Amino acid sequence: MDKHTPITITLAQRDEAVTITRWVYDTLHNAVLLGQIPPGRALTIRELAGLLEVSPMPVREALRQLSAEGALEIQGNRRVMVPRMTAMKFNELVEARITLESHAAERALPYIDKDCLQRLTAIDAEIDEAEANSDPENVTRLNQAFHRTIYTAHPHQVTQPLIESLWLQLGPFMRLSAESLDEYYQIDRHQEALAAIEKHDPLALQMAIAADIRDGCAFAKIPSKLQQLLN
Amino acid sequence: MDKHTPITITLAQRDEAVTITRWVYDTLHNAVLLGQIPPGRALTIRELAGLLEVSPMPVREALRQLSAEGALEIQGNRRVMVPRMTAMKFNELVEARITLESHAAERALPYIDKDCLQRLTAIDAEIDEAEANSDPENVTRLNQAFHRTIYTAHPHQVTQPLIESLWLQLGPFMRLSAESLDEYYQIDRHQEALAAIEKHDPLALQMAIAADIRDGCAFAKIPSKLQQLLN
DNA sequence: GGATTTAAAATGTGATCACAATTTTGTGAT
DNA sequence: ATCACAAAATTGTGATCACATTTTAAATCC
Repeated sequence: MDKHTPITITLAQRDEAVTITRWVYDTLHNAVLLGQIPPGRALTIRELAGLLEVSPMPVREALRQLSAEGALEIQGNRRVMVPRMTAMKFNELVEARITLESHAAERALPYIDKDCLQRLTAIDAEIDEAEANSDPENVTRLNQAFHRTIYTAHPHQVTQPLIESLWLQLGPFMRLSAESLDEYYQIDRHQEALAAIEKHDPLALQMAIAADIRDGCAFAKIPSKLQQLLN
Repeated sequence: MDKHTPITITLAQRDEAVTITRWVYDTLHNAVLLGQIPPGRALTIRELAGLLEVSPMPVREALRQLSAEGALEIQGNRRVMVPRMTAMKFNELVEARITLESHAAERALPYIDKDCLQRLTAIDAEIDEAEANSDPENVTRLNQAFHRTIYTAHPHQVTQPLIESLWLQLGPFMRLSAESLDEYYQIDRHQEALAAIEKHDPLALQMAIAADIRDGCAFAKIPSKLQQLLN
């Protein structure tokens, strides 16, 4: 899988009045999150430039940014790829998510007002709809929006970029989660979170967030899924 | 302070067989960490290129990487600077450090062997020496090395890049800490940490790390220092 | 004098090019 | 077939250039 594996990337919407570099970044960011680029697959500047029909320069910049964010990895001698996963690393990423996101949720709780709560409820409804339609990509996207809305309620938030980095590192492997979610009864952790917010109960909110993250990554406990993770 | 404030950057050691981009990155990374670039000061590619006597290209790449790491901030319309600090943000950064580094320390503890412990003791001795010599820059550097040595003992570490990002964001303001450290009696938190490691006591280690971070940032509680922070 | 407009200088973005280092391919021997 | 090795193609790095946008300055007006 070092080369020649064809990759298909869904192009981000080309907003006018935005730099090409930014557009390339958004496109690749999404591709990584959706697992459209196989881990270990060598990425070259010129190949991506051709694929996206832009000059190599914006690709170069986007690749460096994504590498700094942990979405990509620069091999020993300047070759870039989506990092390969290991069982240990996956576990560490999940534990880091729980710690960091519990912290972010607790800090943000005092700032979640009625309006914010209403937006959260709306997102949760959309998630239910996407789940009913078996639309895993939107479930993932909306789930992230749910969490992001909570954390960024804090006006002096500093952990969101770190959390996004963890999401990026887990992203390529979460499609395995989406495939097996419905196979298991899942308690609605978002409802628990919303209830905790209404009661202004920091501990209950942390517990709900932690449980939600654990549920979302539970697929890694299934041997067959774990194997796919590492392939 | 938008422009024309002259800045002096100590150049990193120019290791042969390393890319220019990497050297520029190291140089600017250090400059930010040591507070050599005033927050809010506009940085231009060409100015830095002239200062470091390289072409604009490597500077461009380094700036983008540093921005992705939170060391620099890209203003509304493409102007880059060291982010300005606020009291609230400073507090959030410190709390994030405590949460994340406590977590990292606890995770790493089982992997800290005799050899690692010995290295930690050696670093601690160096810190005492640097403190005796009133060498704040080395105190800062060695203190980071102490923490990094603990966290990276874990072979599947994933939080170190996130921690480094927080260090970078606090870096420009830690010189204010170094100036006022000796004014207050300080309990040696590193000794507490070493003791906790020897006893394999996770909670005690977390407490020592948290206290160490708090002590190091306590200067922000002094009104006059806080004012300097925000200038 | 101080605010507003206008001209000049500087800047980021993106494209193209040269080159050394790396990777891949092609060739021949075992 | 498998491996070793040399030739060819590809790649990342870094430099330079053009241009639209922004910033800075000078000039004008109240």
